Amino acid sequence: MALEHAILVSLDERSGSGYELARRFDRSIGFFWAATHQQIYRTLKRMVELGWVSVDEVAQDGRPDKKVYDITPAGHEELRRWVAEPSEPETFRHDLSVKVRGASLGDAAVLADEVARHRDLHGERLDAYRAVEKKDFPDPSALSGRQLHQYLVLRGGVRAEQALVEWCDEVLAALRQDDSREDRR
Amino acid sequence: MALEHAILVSLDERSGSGYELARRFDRSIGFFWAATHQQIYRTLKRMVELGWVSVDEVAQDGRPDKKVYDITPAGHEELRRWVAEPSEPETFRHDLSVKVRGASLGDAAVLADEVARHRDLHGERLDAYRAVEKKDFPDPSALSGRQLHQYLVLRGGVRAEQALVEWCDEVLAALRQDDSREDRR
DNA sequence: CTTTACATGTAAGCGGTTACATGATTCT
DNA sequence: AGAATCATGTAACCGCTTACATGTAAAG
Repeated sequence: MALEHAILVSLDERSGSGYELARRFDRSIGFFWAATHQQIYRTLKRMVELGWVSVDEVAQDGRPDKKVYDITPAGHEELRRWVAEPSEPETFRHDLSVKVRGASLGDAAVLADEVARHRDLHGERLDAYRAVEKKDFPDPSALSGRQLHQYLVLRGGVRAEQALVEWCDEVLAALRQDDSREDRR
Repeated sequence: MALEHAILVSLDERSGSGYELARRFDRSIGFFWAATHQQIYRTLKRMVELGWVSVDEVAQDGRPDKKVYDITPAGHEELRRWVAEPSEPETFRHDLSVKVRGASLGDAAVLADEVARHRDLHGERLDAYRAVEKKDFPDPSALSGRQLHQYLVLRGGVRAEQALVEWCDEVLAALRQDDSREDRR
């Protein structure tokens, strides 16, 4: 389980409230680790108990009070330990692949539409990642340390989305060709 | 949740026992949907209750009795319904990316070794997928129907593993260059 | 006046992971 | 003799998803 560690990485970059963390997970961190606000609140609570993070309750006027979390030395130590620890690749779970494999039962045209929709979604993500790449990392060869690591993870996102877009295109082309071949029979 | 539907897809191709299904999930189906035998047994039980599959208890000599499951018309209908239903892309959870992003705290060389290990693992999977591709689908342009769908899913696996191998290589090169640059300081 | 942003939580339920349990046969 | 294959299950735990709950302030 890496949610705790993803939170530690995020807090190591900047301290913040549960709400703020949830927003970071919607953006940058969420590119490679998804989490909802409920999950984050619960996990932060546990992490306080473990001594990995500290809380500071901040009163605000005009806005609800917030709890600002910060990484502790014990949290740093845990993160270092976990990063050094070997881990297995995540197991794949790809809905759309299951559907493609089950396509023979149903309407191929309906599935093609769904694949096209996914291609567009992944295309949008790809464009967004590339925009960040261009804006925040214009000269990759000059990067080092933390910035380099952030860039490399972004590159992973770019590669993953690119692969998905290309796969969707391949599936679409094949499904359409198969469909037209069927018509000729 | 697609485990039930992944099982339906598998049973639609050939009926089988829970044990047999678990083995299929270790192989072909597992390329895009992982599941353990416990999960499969529990899910099959539920699917019988739902009327999506039927059971046939088969006595064997020299081996334990087995329960052979088969897809029912209701199961077919459910699978067709589910394939036609739109679904959102899976949320990413990529351990290694979190570790790369947390790399600045620890030993970069240790992480590099771990990335190298993952590159090799993905390289092995890639080779295995390509071997299946070559052996089972020597002439992709001639494929149609179910065979084509199987091939397309395999292509997704090839693309995904290829992207991961290339990303690991990119990370490795960058980490090593950054490391040597640090030494010069 | 409605939506979005800010801000945090409880509760129920479900799915997935891991450990444990059993027992015969076949292969090394 | 020990490991792997065949074959199915129970139990405990944990994490994740979804629904529900509350309330202010700013922006459209």
